[in-house]
Amino acid sequence: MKINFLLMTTSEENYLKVIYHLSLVSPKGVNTNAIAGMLNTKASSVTDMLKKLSDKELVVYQKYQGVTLTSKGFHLAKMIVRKHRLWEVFLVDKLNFSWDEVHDIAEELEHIKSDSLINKLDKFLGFPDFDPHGDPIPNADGEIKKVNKLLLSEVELNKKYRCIGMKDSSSDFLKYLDKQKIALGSTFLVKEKESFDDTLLVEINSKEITISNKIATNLYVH
Amino acid sequence: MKINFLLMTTSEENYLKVIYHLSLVSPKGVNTNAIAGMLNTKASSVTDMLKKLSDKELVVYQKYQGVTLTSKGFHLAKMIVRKHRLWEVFLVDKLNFSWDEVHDIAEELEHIKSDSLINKLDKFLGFPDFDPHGDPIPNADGEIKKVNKLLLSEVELNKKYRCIGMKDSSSDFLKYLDKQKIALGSTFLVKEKESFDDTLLVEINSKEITISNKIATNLYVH
DNA sequence: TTATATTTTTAGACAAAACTAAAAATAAAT
DNA sequence: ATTTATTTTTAGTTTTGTCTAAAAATATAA
Repeated sequence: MKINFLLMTTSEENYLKVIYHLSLVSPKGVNTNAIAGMLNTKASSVTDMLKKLSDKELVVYQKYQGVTLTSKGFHLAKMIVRKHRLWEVFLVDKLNFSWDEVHDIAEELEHIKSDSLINKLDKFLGFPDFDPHGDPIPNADGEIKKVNKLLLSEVELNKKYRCIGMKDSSSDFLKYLDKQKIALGSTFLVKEKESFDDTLLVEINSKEITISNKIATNLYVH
Repeated sequence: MKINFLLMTTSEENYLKVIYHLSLVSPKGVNTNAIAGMLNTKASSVTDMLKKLSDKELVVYQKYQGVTLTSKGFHLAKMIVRKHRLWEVFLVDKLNFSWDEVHDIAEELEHIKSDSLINKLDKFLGFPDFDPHGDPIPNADGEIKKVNKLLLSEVELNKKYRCIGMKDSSSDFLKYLDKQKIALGSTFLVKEKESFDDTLLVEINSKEITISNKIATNLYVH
């Protein structure tokens, strides 16, 4: 898809991105208050911005009816998400940041305006399909590779899964994973599930360990 | 030097950087109009900003007397230059941009706020001392490695020099260099200088070629 | 040195993006 | 079906960084 030249401000891009994320959950229309909540701003500010985005034909907006993205807005939003996630890969893979440190920096980097920059970065990183949190990275055309992203707590017994991301990225959780030698790419095989407290007996690195339900509901596998 | 926490806007940073560059040429004080010229803005806007930077104690400013950087402002300006030049190295060395494409992108990247980002980037790039144009990169403490940066047209005969940068970075000039297999790091040995038109007979890559004065005044060597 | 030109500053205005407070529309509850 | 509560929008300010036009200061030249 070819987008006619649009000069977007950082603020406009942030609104667009938030509307994108929220519309994945509520595709019928995103509420003003929900947007305000995500952006730590006031509903009145959101209303103002929705009018502006509507003038640019990036969203469909009618008073009191919530907003949806136009195809133009949808594509643009995916390009911002693409940039965010590629920069996260760069920060983790190349600069040795850990997952929980990269979000805020990527939040700034995602607004750098240069298609050739982001496409060269993509190539430099080896065209990754997923970011360090396991979220999919849209390609240059906006296509997204879907994966059955499951929580470890939801998987079938005696089947192999690979760790593709984590829901929580607090430093406590990261420390725990480090201690257990669990990392992105680790292979899991769930041997038993304790029906009482949902504790799992898991084979990982050819060693058996028990994993609590709390941990299992924070690990994405595939 | 420890700088007390200062939230700088992109605009403030751009002014600071321009004042830095101009004060290297006119250390007695930088004119309002000179700053306006560099930033494509109006003198009145510059006056406004100088008051703001003065309130933050980043510049010494007195009406009609031009402006100089305080040590705080000087250090901050060098940190911006540091970021700009490190990003340029990244773009050229890692993403395969050519020298003439990187300036505008680095102009955006230099405003990303994260000390750990820039220091990890520095490490990732191998702590380079110079950017792709041959300009020195201040280290994390603001120290700058000086080099006798000479033009090829000014060097002594029969001494070895290494190409460390180019003054011009038009695509025509780059194409010429490419054809002659001249690149950053190439070794020069000037064997003869034609006194009539200052054409040089140069040994490069163990081949002898003649280089016009126009070319020689656009190549920095060391 | 006085007149002229240039530079710089002030004053007032504007656009973007936020805010507060009050009004209007919609949704929920009795 | 009203009343009450919630959500959303309007109206009017604020801040940042810019602008224009006019005034003031400095520099240049006759």
